[in-house]
Amino acid sequence: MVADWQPVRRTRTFEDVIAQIERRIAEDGLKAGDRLPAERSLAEQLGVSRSSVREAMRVLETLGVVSSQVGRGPDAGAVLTARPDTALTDLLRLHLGLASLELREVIDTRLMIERWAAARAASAGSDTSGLATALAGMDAATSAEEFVEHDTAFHCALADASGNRLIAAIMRSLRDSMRRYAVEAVTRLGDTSVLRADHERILAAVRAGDPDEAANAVAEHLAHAYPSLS
Amino acid sequence: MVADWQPVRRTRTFEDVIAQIERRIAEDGLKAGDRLPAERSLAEQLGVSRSSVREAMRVLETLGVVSSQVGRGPDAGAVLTARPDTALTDLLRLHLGLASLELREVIDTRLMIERWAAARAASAGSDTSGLATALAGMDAATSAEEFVEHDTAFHCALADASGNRLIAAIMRSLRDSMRRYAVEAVTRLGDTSVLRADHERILAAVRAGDPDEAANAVAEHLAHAYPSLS
DNA sequence: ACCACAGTATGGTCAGACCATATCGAAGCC
DNA sequence: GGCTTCGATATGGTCTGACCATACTGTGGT
Repeated sequence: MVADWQPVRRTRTFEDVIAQIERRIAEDGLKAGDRLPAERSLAEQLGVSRSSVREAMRVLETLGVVSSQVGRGPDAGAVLTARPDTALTDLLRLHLGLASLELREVIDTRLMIERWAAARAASAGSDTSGLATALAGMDAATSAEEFVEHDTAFHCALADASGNRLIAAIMRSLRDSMRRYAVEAVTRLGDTSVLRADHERILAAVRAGDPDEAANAVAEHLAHAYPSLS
Repeated sequence: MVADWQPVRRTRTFEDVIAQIERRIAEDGLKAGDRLPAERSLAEQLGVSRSSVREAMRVLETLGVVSSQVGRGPDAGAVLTARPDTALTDLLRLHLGLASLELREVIDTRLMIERWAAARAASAGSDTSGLATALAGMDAATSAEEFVEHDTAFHCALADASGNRLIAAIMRSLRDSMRRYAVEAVTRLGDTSVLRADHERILAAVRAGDPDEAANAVAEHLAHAYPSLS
């Protein structure tokens, strides 16, 4: 018995690579749009194999930090991006599939976010053109899928109007990962006129700059859409 | 000119592998704790190279869906997990570093979540022992770092008490990614007695089952901790 | 019953090859 | 001069096969 060895979570090579890249981002002040060195040259610089660099890239890509293009030229290679929402979407979708999260929890979260976003959008007097466009799209929809498409756009536009990109990203991910259930809900409901009235009420409240009314309108809207969970 | 080729987002091999694994999880009803086939045998089954399987594994690991152990035996290999929060933490940390998210947005989000969680915990009459423990830890703390450690535990316990695991996971990630700023804030503040009073007020409101008071107490607490952002 | 040790399945890493793609650049043509 | 054409080249994507470190498994000896 040497000692009580701490379970020294050994660090794998690709984790080092991630840390190095992260450090370089911080030190060099890199931002979205900037290019990273090519995989082969990164591997050489860091003294590791290309496989390890690639695994690091997969992780960063998964987290929405880089995006890889093949080919040659200024746009090729690994480019820094800023897409937190795609990562969040994958994460929620997988964990809903794994049943490590329940639909109820996702919808509760959505209600919380959407009340906040609506109130914030109303008090900020944000641009409402995106909301109106989505509303028109819903009117023109000829199927539940199409309706949900524009419904999603409406709610994401609401989140965008709040001016908080993190909230908007979470909203987008919640909607994307719930798309299947949303289509089911609309199909079950059949008549979408009550939803249309809700949307108009939300839009009117935001335009009027009435945060409380906007939040309440959103809450009642979600209760209409998912009656079984209220 | 053949036609106006749609940019057929080609699917990479490792993405197929992810989809296959995801399908298997859904079809076989796999859940956290179950084992996935070994990398080599997965590669053979799917007719791809081990590299591609490994890249898929890195992605799934990043999303908190699997965890890999070396060695041999029942616990070795890729095991399904359910850790959405580690993935969220990495995501927020990287995007804060990339400046694709501003601290202001993170703190606003935290305020939204924490108000909701406090209100929910109060109305649900949840267990408050975790909160009390964290409070005692803060009293015993001898450094800003240690104080923040228990402060984080307090706020995470509050989120846990809300009963929503997604909210709790987001809360944990927000706190982890903000740790640096929290230590700065406490150091700048110097005296933590006002924070202690806030915490006790929150705890009392939750115990009394008063959602509105709990939410207000949390809001004022955050205003005290980050006066520059209110 | 216990212990020591070889066997083996696992993930981790590496080197090197080849492919598909997209740009760049020079040569040739008008 | 401006245009097209086509080869050179740099990039990510994939595969193969090897070797290492780790940790359990089973066997054989005590």
